[in-house]
Amino acid sequence: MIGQANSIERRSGVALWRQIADQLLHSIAVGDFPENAALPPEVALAERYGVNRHTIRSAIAALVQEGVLRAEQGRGTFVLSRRRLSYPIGARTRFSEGLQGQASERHITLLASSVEPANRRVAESLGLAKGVDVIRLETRGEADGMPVSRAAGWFDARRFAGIDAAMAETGSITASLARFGVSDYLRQSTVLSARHADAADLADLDLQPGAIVLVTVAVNVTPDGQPIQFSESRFPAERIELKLSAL
Amino acid sequence: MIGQANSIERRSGVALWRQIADQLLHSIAVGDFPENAALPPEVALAERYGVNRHTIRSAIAALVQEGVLRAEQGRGTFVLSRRRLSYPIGARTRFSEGLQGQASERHITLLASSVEPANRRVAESLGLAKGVDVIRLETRGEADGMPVSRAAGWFDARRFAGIDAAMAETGSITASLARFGVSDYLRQSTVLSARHADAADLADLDLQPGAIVLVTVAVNVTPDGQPIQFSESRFPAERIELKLSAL
DNA sequence: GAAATTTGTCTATTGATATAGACAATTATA
DNA sequence: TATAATTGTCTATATCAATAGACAAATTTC
Repeated sequence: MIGQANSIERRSGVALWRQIADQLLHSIAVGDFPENAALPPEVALAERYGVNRHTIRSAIAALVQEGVLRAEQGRGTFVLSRRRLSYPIGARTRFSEGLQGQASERHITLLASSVEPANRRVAESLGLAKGVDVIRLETRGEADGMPVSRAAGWFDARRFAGIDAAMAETGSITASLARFGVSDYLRQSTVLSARHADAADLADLDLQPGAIVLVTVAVNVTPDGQPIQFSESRFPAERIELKLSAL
Repeated sequence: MIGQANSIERRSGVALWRQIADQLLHSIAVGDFPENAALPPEVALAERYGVNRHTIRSAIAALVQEGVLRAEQGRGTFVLSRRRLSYPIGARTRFSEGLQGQASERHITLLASSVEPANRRVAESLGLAKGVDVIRLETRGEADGMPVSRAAGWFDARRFAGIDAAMAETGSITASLARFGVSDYLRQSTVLSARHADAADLADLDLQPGAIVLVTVAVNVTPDGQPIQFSESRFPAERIELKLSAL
């Protein structure tokens, strides 16, 4: 954080306990409260934020629920592991490789697939006519059992017919594309935004209401510039940061 | 958006009217409701979100307050301009150039400057010893009179003594660095995250409580790899998207 | 063992959020 | 001009969020 104002807004449509929970989460992520350290006692936090102790307790309860804190009667409240994974985005963005070294177990699950007519956005990105059939793959990425991404990918249905089966079998976009003669692909463009998690995000990513998701909209192309995949991915901001590298 | 669930969460610590306001904002940004188009009538929206009409009215009132919507009795509620600027991030990220063509007027204001001992993060990034003096520049970027970024930049105080004055005079980081013999610089690394705007963000960026900010932490280096600037920038997610390019 | 510190639970009260219904005011349309 | 559609205002009620205070339960410290 910059100015470290540590202040909160009333009548904002966001409950005080949630604002405080968010700030604590941020303080922890930034390292103000290291792993296993004790948080200041509830009374001290209440004074610092200018709220009632019960409001602090609500914020802490939410973070305990999220698995960020552990409260022990008589001892204090302690910080559990809250390391954010750093997901590299660059010319060769690959899920599993990207998190190598940060999580021992990582995989992608195919949640659903469908064939649908391309909407304007998908069609333009893939260089197809609007309305042409495309295959949509809905996937979730997990690292050490924790959901870290939720993505939708669109592919030309004629060129990549059966990629859904390949994906289900291999659990890898890269491997699936390889079956269709795509030995290599590059990230052509990435546009980034952020918003509140909606109900679908909450369910898919196992988040608590009020969480924030990072959203990337990207196009992958073959080395000779032919677009093969359009995707929209969502990352829980509390678990992932995006590290931009050579692109 | 992906599944387009358009649903909301109760008892989440985020008021329903704010969740709905956020979703409407997103729908508008994505183009579901084009500029000058009429929103569905309040009764229809109430049914669609499964809430009372008064709750919809609260959400709309907030967006009217933010200047996103205009309500006219007897006619309907209409979308005002809600174009998000696209801020390019790449090897040569420069504020003014980046928004060229998207905003006719754009400039950086120096809000404050100070000399302080480098903390661990700044010291490591700049290759200095912890505690060495660094200059901190607090700036705000504006496009067409609207705040679009709020940044803190840190520089080695010995090498760049007086850069605060240069910044105040030129209104440009690039021009200021040029005075110290830095004719060119590159973006070495960028780490990206998102969080709720805190009180300082709300004031600096003229945001409404509950808004989301994109946060970039970056290091700029000279062409031969010498780090010269460490920075942390915040962008209002409702006004800016980040477009990642060759980095 | 006693005291101090800290989290856990309970009751009560106030203000913000959300629902429900009715009707007024304005605009567009038949 | 009448009717329908839409936003604006008002009252009433229920639930959630936040404050306030008191005391219990567990742990650490002296």
